Amino acid sequence: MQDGNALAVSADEKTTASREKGLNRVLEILDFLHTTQRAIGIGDLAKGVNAPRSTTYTLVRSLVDAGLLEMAGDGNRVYFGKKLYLYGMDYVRGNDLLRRGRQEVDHLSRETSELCMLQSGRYTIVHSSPGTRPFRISSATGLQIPLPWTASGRLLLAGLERAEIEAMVSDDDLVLPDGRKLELDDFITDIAKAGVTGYCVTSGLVDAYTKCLAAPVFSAPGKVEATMCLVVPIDTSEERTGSLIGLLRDRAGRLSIGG
Amino acid sequence: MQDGNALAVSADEKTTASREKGLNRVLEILDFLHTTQRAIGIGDLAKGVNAPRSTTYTLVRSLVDAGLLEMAGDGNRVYFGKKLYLYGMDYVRGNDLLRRGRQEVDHLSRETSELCMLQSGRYTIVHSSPGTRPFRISSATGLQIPLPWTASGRLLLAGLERAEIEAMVSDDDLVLPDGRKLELDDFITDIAKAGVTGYCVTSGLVDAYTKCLAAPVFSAPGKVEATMCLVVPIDTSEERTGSLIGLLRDRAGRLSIGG
DNA sequence: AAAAATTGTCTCTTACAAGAGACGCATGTA
DNA sequence: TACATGCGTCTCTTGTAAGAGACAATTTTT
Repeated sequence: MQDGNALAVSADEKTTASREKGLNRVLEILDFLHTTQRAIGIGDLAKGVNAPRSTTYTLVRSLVDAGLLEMAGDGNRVYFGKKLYLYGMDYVRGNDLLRRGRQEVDHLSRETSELCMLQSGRYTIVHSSPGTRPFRISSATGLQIPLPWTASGRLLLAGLERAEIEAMVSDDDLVLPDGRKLELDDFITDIAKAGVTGYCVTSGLVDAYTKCLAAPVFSAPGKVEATMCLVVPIDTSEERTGSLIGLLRDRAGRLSIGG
Repeated sequence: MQDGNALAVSADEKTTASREKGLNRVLEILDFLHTTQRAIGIGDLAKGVNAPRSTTYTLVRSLVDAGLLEMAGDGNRVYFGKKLYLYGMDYVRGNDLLRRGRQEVDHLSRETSELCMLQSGRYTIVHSSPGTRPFRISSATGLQIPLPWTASGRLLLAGLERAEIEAMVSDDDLVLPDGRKLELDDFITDIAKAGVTGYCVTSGLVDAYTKCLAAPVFSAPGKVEATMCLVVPIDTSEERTGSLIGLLRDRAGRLSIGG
């Protein structure tokens, strides 16, 4: 339950004006569940995706019958179902990079490490390992973050045209969590630099006390398919940072194909 | 005007007769990809799910845009996409049983072990660990097998009414891989027995040289939510079998809630 | 106990998506 | 060269699914 009202309706809301295709509604439902990260009542779901109640009931029934969704334990709530898990595992199996990347990340170091990819224009943590420090800097799988906030973002966009980059980055994305505004030109300069050096380090972007180290994983020469990324305390020494970058580039390089 | 006679249309064919809902087509597409376990061309996909080509192109584009599917590396093939992986991970996260069950299974023993659940009326391996024997008996996640072929199947149906069981088990399901036919009554007797003893062992059902040991995981008193299962060589000694069953029941019991 | 809000189901209408099929462009093969 | 086969896009028609809304049955609030 979020606050009942006053949640500013994002101005440029693409008013789901008239009759909407069932499939699109379903896609919205899935995305909505992904953001809520919890089972939700069908009525609330209808509100959440701004769909008619009757339609939502029909669609949810189809999805539950198909196993993509499941009625959650207590009764009248729904959440993701086993079938989606199975499909997800199929994806992993079919995706050599992800399979091997998960292993690498799991064994990378005592720091929090992540495997990241582009997902519909956003930086997405597809796998993460919390590391073994006493105080972990954790991050959740599936989390999506604006590209300019991260070191990985700079690498993932390396090799793209300026126009493509502009299309992927909204103005909002350039505003950091603490309110600072990044200049698009600076960001593009960073991207170019990251592309050349083959790694990227950002300090204090997402928050004031962490530093991100990232190295690219290539699926073809010049094509950055994913990144491996370490999140470390911002006061990590130059020396250790350097050696971690070396480790990271080594591991990422081994994942690459024709990199 | 229609032709006035009875043009022989294969009447009871389960032909997706006329216009089919887009969502249903999508569900068929996903299932089809799950069975093929590989990227496939859109034309073939259309044939595979018996859908018009133009429709298939439209739907696939939607799904690719949404990230549920991805164009596979070489160019014009599609397979599951990252988004499904993320949803699948959400399912795991929301599903305490599966999360813990995976860990248990991974550390269970040197034998091939599996976590199994009912998925739309079929026995489904939701997670498996290949074990560490020199010659592994392996099985794939997501594989679906008729309930009567397995020890787990007997446990998963424990507590259901006879009518419910009959509804879930087709005649085909009662025919074992080697051609032998199980009697429904015998199967139901087995189920009752398994429900009482709290474990189940089957020998040489799926193939001639393996034995399945299974123990139930309860989500509520009397409700079997999943099973943990070991696949061992059929000549495994009585003694070792017994001790493995003990181990299995112990682990499964710890996963259970109010079991 | 009455009032208000929610849940799940059902009916009916019409806006629109599913589908047939043509088209141009690649391939492969006689 | 012609001929076939497959791919991706596009147009137009019509069968049908999305949606509005009424309903009874809860559940929650007053």
